[in-house]
Amino acid sequence: MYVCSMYTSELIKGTLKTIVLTLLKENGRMYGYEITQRVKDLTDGKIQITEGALYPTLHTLEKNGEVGIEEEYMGKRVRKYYTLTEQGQVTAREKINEFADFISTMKFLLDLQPKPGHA
Amino acid sequence: MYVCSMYTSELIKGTLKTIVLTLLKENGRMYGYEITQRVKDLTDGKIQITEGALYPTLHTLEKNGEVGIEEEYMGKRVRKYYTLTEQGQVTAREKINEFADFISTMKFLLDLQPKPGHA
DNA sequence: TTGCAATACTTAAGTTTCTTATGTATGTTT
DNA sequence: AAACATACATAAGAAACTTAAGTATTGCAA
Repeated sequence: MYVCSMYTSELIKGTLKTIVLTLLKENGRMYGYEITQRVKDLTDGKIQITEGALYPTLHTLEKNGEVGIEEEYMGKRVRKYYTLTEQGQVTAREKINEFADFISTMKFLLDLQPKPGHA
Repeated sequence: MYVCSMYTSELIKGTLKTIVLTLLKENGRMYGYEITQRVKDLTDGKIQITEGALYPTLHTLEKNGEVGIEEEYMGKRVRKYYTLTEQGQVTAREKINEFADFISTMKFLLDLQPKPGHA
């Protein structure tokens, strides 16, 4: 079994939006810092989303109408909670399906598994 | 079942070296154009490696000592056949294992599958 | 026989997406 | 009170790809 503390960053590229949209779909609403910690916990530290990558991505998702924001103050400190819009839910499904199909294709290509079905 | 003609390019980023090294591992030796066609055929056109991406990657792999070159002339037209060096074979194995581990982690994170084993 | 498509390689410019680094500010723990 | 964690923002740079243009040979069809 292959063991590593963290993936080369190349692999994670292109999956950030998919991860964020999926977590929001599963958890209803989350704030940015929470997302970084959740991903770190769920993956035993193998995937660590940096804030420099996450926050700009969240801003882009908002501009594109995929997520909405609610600000909440915990004492004096602001938290920005993000929730999927209807469009965001559609995009989340699409991204997840696309990724599932992609890894199926890659598994076949890398000879890790029989050819995926065409059904 | 999700159907698409081609993946958004983001997903493919970071997997190109893995694909190239794996194909060379499986096929012994290949030339650049052959790699692009093989990937297109094997994936029913879902993954199309552009020459602008492939050739620089091959040059980098050569600089890093992962692959060796043999030039052959088919008539007047040159073909550059690439083969894995010993180091390239090690890297190929590592890349494949890393990718397999990555998709296992991602499947869990995207709730597509139970948590991967730690064995 | 000419013109188009396929084969086969190269490389430069531009874009996207991430990393690295820095900045601001509050809350908690030792 | 120092250090660490929480919580956001953003700018500069790097990496990996796309797009595009170029060179040249070969094969096929009209």
